Amino acid sequence: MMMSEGVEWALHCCLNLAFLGPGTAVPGARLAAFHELPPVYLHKQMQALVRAGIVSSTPGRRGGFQLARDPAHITLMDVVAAVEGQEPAFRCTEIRSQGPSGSGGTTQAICTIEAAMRKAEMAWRRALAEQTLADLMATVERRYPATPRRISSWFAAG
Amino acid sequence: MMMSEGVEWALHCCLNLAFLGPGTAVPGARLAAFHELPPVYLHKQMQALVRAGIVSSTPGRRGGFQLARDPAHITLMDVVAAVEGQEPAFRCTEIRSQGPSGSGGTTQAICTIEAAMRKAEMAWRRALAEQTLADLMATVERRYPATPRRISSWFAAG
DNA sequence: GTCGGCCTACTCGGATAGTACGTGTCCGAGTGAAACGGG
DNA sequence: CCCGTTTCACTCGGACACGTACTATCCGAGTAGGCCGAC
Repeated sequence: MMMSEGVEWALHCCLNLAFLGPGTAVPGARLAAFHELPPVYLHKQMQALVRAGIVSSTPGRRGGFQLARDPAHITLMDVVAAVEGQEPAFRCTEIRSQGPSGSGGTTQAICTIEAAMRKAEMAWRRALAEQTLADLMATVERRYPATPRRISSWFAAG
Repeated sequence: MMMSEGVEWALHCCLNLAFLGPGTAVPGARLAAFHELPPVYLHKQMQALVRAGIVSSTPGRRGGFQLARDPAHITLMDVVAAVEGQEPAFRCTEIRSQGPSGSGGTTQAICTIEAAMRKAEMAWRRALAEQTLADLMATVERRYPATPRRISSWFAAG
């Protein structure tokens, strides 16, 4: 159960876009160069973010990507779901109703194991949904005050 | 980020073994037949459980698998970790230190994104570690009182 | 009848192919800025 | 000098190969029960 590598990239890129503020479209290639990532593959992840409505893309010569909403309204859950998909990690295939032991017609309402796993997964999703990009920005600014300036100046120097 | 199907199988099998109680070794083939699972592949998952010390295997003619400890001391986290592995789902590859923006020599202590993701994953792991096989047994007995008897009688009728 | 040895069937254990998804890549459609020419 | 047109470089968007990990499987090592024969 390994999370896609694109999740990490997408989070970093979203955070960078958040620091740059609205109104500035950053090309995918430049976004990739910032962390020396494969440009085209990062592009793919960006498309997923666009489809999810997290970032907006503007085509054309001075086009690029930028956050579609306020960082305070973008949760980590949004980003993870956009890249990884909406389906839960644990999927119950109802094997308990298979085989000679199966309850056959009288299907039991709830699979206890599924309920337990879902409970844990909900805790994970809630922890992700509680953290927004704005929270991460605040943490970075508190821990490394120089970082936001460095990011914006590097992208501005493009 | 889909969890391996073997996790579901392993959980169901562990719960069945828990209902059967200690002292009775169940062959892997019979354990698979209970839910009509591929016997050899389930066997593979069982080996992972043995390596993790969750179930003990006895070879030989009347051999089989049985729980290695009391169900109250086996958490869902143990089973999931045994099948899926110990590594966290989100792995930080430290891309922030790559590229022209990289802090270079002065590596920043903590990756904020990694910390946020790890926080969520810890919530997930904690929720799994809080639930034991004994808890699941109690839930099943309360919801479906007939199930434990059906399980033990089916396996006894082998 | 009892004991010892042997055999056989059954068990787990690790090493081996097939397949789906994540990884990496490519080229085409669309846009807007800049260059160019005419008035 | 100003305006309209054209060109073109640059952007995103979806369709196309490759590699790794999950899925599925096989056969070998080991054990213990059962059987057979001798005593």
